[in-house]
Amino acid sequence: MKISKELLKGSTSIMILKIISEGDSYGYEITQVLYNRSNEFFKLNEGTLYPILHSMEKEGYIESYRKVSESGRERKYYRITKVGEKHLATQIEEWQAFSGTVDRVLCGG
Amino acid sequence: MKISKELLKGSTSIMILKIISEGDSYGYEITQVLYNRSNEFFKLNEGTLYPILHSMEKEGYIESYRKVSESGRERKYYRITKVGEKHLATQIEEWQAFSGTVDRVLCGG
DNA sequence: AATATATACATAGATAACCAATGTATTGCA
DNA sequence: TGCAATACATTGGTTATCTATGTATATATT
Repeated sequence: MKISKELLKGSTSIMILKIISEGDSYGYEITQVLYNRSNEFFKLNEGTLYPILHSMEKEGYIESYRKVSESGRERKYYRITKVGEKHLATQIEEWQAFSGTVDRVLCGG
Repeated sequence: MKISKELLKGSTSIMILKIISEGDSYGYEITQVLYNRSNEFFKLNEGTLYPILHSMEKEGYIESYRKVSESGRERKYYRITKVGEKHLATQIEEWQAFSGTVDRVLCGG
């Protein structure tokens, strides 16, 4: 099934932050994790991913550092900050309240 | 709790169509129903509502007719079409798949 | 009678999320 | 050698929603 791109709006950055919160990660890996865990629903574009990462770093939700992996490639890793953890908790609550409310409207009362 | 406006994107037109599907309605009333049924979460702006109604009429999901109510005011009522009913069913399925997937990502696996 | 509030529809311009397309560079495989 | 996957990044475009504004009528208040 094809998911309307519009529905994605707003939820993408929450999911990215959640994935980073589970363990330091880097851009490309985040898209893979999201793709797999969503059963191939969410295929992040680079044009979506990188601006969000940069923005979250600017907001202080994540921090980056460069590291050379075993494979010899240098990657830009991100780790979540204390502020980011609080933000994530708030955002998840917000998501749950939102989706629950939409459900109520769509189920007729 | 304040809901991020971004999360709303894409779900608004589904909810509007659902409300019309339950019985012919008009712009102002739709905002009231949505506001009440969502426990004051969703306060539709006119700048959001009317373009969506016009667009859905153009797509053939709804039809409009003018009627004078008991109060003496003329209103523009909308009724859902057969095409609109099919569209609504599809959209609701899509919403459920989408929100279920976000839940899975946010719950860690 | 005058004023404010709710009802009712509509449009214009701004913001921002996301995507498509493009660019650069490395690694691994056929 | 060439292609696919890995890895990061930016530009320009689309579109959903919001804010602000405009018009007009009905009802309640003063």
